[in-house]
Amino acid sequence: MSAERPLRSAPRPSLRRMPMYLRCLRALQKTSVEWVSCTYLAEVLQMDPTLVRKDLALTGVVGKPKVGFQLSGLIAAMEHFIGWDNLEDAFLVGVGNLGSALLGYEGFGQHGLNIVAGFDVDAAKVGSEIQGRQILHVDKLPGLAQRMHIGIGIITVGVRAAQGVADLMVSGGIRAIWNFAPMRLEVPAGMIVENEDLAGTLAVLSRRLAGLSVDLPVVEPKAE
Amino acid sequence: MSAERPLRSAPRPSLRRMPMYLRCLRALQKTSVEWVSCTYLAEVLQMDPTLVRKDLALTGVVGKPKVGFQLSGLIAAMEHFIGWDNLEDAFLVGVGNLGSALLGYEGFGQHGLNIVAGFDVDAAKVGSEIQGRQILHVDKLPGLAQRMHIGIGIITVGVRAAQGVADLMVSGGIRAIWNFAPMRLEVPAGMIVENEDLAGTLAVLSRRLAGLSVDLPVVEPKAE
DNA sequence: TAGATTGTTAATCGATTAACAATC
DNA sequence: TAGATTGTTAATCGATTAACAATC
Repeated sequence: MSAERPLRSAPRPSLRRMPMYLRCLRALQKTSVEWVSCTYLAEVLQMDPTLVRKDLALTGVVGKPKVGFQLSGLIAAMEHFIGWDNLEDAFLVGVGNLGSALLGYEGFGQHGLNIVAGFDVDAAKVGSEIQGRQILHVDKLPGLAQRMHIGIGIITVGVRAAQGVADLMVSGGIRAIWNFAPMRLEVPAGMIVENEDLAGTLAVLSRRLAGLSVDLPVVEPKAE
Repeated sequence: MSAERPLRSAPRPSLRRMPMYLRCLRALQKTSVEWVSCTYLAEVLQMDPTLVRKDLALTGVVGKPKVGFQLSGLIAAMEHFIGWDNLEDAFLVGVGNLGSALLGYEGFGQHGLNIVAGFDVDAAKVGSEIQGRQILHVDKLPGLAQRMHIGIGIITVGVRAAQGVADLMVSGGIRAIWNFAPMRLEVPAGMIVENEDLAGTLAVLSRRLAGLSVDLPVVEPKAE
């Protein structure tokens, strides 16, 4: 256990970058490397080293000049900083293409997430197992969520159904919603909602491909 | 055709918000409304009206004080601004859970994207049809991409295979990559790469749920 | 007209980058 | 030691918000 500095509030951009760092660090851990520097991470991730240093500092770890950071301590601090040091149970609603894909993703355990069950209204799906998870009727969600103390709801239904599903989640005591439906949900104050907007990324890509200008986050010319 | 102002370079955050606006506008269009104001959009999307106005101004449209913007003109301008006024052909590589989900998504036509075929190395998939798209062996990608002038490559393989797939896309003359593999791709200067990082969003959600502080983009208290 | 909304300029806020002293 | 890297403060950059005149 190394020395710590007081934890600061987390800027959202920094927080969004944490999983990238974590992935690199975990990969390094398999190679029996014990120390890692910001310089190294910056190079691998094509980033400014100062920015990496600032981000790591947020987790409270202290490094050694010339050496870097102890890998295991840094990983632990980062997992704790993100809130991934404990698995959180989740319900997923909408077992279509995208919902099934998320249900089947093996890596969520590494990301603090445990999807317990899937929900749908489609009679052909209800009662079956998809990706090894039971699929239940959404009607059952509020009661089960209450009883099982589910913290996270994942919405992968279409725009039409999304608000209704969110309401069910709220009534089930779910406190955080990961929303893949392309719309803003109306939820009571205190609810946590994070929207995943694939179209936003696609818009940036499309405009750049069309040859139109986009303010880029400094594409370093990688001097030779 | 309405008056235009000179188009400016697009700030990335603004560009990412455009699809949201567009979705609202298209929904309105079905209701035979003809005019829309920034005030209205801001309310529906839970945003600051000034920010909406700034964003819309980027597209070059001019509104009428007290009335707002003509819906059809605004939609056309926004589609053009994003680069969605023409469909771009795409190849998708990695027909696993996520890849299949994307292949099956019907809405990409609304987002300027036409996924022409899927690719994989799995003999069980190659030669079959998934979500109505032919699945071919990745070996065929460079040649086909060249011949068909494919502009966009979508990478939905794992981290291990992603760089190799990117290399194939580059050699096939593909100019833009939408990358779902959680890693930074090494590509020649001039290539367009946009990374989709689901884990980033999940990190923000997890930290907030853990009761730790996050700098939020102004959660307006919604005064009563 | 009155008033809502646009368009624009200025102020604020926050994130990134640069500079540099401290240190192992 | 010398030099790479950390930690921190200052400068820059860019996005958002506020203020307000113009206008239909």
